[in-house]
Amino acid sequence: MSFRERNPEESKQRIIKAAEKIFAAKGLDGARVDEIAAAAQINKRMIYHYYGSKEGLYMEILRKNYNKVIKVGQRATKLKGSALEKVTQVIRQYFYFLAENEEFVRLIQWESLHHSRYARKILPDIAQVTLPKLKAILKEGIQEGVFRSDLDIRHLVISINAVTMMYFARRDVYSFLWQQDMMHPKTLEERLQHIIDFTLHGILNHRQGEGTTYEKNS
Amino acid sequence: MSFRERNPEESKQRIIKAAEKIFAAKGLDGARVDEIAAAAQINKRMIYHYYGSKEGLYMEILRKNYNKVIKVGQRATKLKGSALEKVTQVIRQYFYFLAENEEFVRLIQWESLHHSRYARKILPDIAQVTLPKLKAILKEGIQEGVFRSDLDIRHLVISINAVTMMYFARRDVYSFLWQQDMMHPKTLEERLQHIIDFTLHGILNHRQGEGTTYEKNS
DNA sequence: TTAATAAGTAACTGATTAGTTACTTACCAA
DNA sequence: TTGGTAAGTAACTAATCAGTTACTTATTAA
Repeated sequence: MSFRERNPEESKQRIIKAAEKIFAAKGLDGARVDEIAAAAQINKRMIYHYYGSKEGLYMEILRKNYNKVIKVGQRATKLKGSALEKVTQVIRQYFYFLAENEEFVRLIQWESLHHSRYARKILPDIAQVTLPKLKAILKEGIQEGVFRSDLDIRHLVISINAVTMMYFARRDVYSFLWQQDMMHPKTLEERLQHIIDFTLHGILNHRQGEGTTYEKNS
Repeated sequence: MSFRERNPEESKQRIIKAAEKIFAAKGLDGARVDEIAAAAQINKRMIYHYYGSKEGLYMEILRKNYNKVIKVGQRATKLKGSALEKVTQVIRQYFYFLAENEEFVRLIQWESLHHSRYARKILPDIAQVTLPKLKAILKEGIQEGVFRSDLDIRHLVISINAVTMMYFARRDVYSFLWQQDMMHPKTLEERLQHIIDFTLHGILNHRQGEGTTYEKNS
């Protein structure tokens, strides 16, 4: 009707951007295709044209977000230094990744409540590529004698993920209870320092390496 | 039509039980009033009769579940022993409370994704009654010199909640990745031991109390 | 130039669902 | 015993929404 230039790539991008925001905010069930179409300034029909279905679009968004976290994991492989420094760096990078990717944090939670029905198709990529790298760093530290040898690495990975993720997953509640902006740079850095401090005390071998100290700010 | 004895109390209870299960499984938006009515073996009209609206019923369920966790917190006040023993006991009780109350864990997550819209009305009860008690135990340990004095108690409470809660919040994922039943008694006890071990190492003052040990199984 | 194809639109459809209406039936206090 | 009230039922309604239909318009390869 009215003149509008065609630009499939840009149209697709607009759909993705709008869908990511809305799926993260309301979940697969709560999101409305009409709402995504309106936010993307595109006719609803085009969503079906490019992505087949609401679920197809959702999968695209989920995949995109998991790819982002896989990239963070890949950066972790290239870290130099002692196991202790590497753990600190990995936590720092993961922490700020979560801080900057609210959509990722929320999408994972929606998935989790839906028994990770769609995430299951993507999870093996992380389990087979990213997780072993993190575990290798922890094993390295154990072999060096810097970390305790009685650590259960699988549980440790859950716990590190927990203390890092929970802050963002529940930030509305903490904001409400503490009457404070949990995303303020100073508050973020304070939380990160606590996480590093708590985690390192939790894993360091205090018997042998009694003289061992670690940089709080690194 | 068909003969059916009247029993308002039992009817209400049937509604509550069905609603708790379904709201926990699908959230406020995902749950269907017709589905709750069918599960409760009651006419849908009665739900509106007793609880006014879908939201009214949901609030009732939420309140009921928060009351349960507040009770766990009250038990924590009555604990005897050293600060270290108390922390261990509180973690154990909270852990098994979560293990036995899947609905609570899920309801909190749904709320969290909805910015705790309804939970906000209940949260102050926990913030003003339960949390101070936990904080008091931690402060006690710090004053005794058993726990490190540089701990940030607010962050610590988040972290303890995180390592305890995350296991249950993500149990589908871990079950899938580990190919293991995360709710098996042995697996549960293993996780609890890790949490206690990790947390206590995270908070114990290793410099002063070098001779200090703690019971792993208590 | 043109015909095949891809991009785009508006209006519709069928299924679902929270809440309501108009009704009947059981219970119990006076 | 009876009349008011609470418990209970079936069928309806208005709104919502994923996906479709039937169409027009732009782009491009031969």
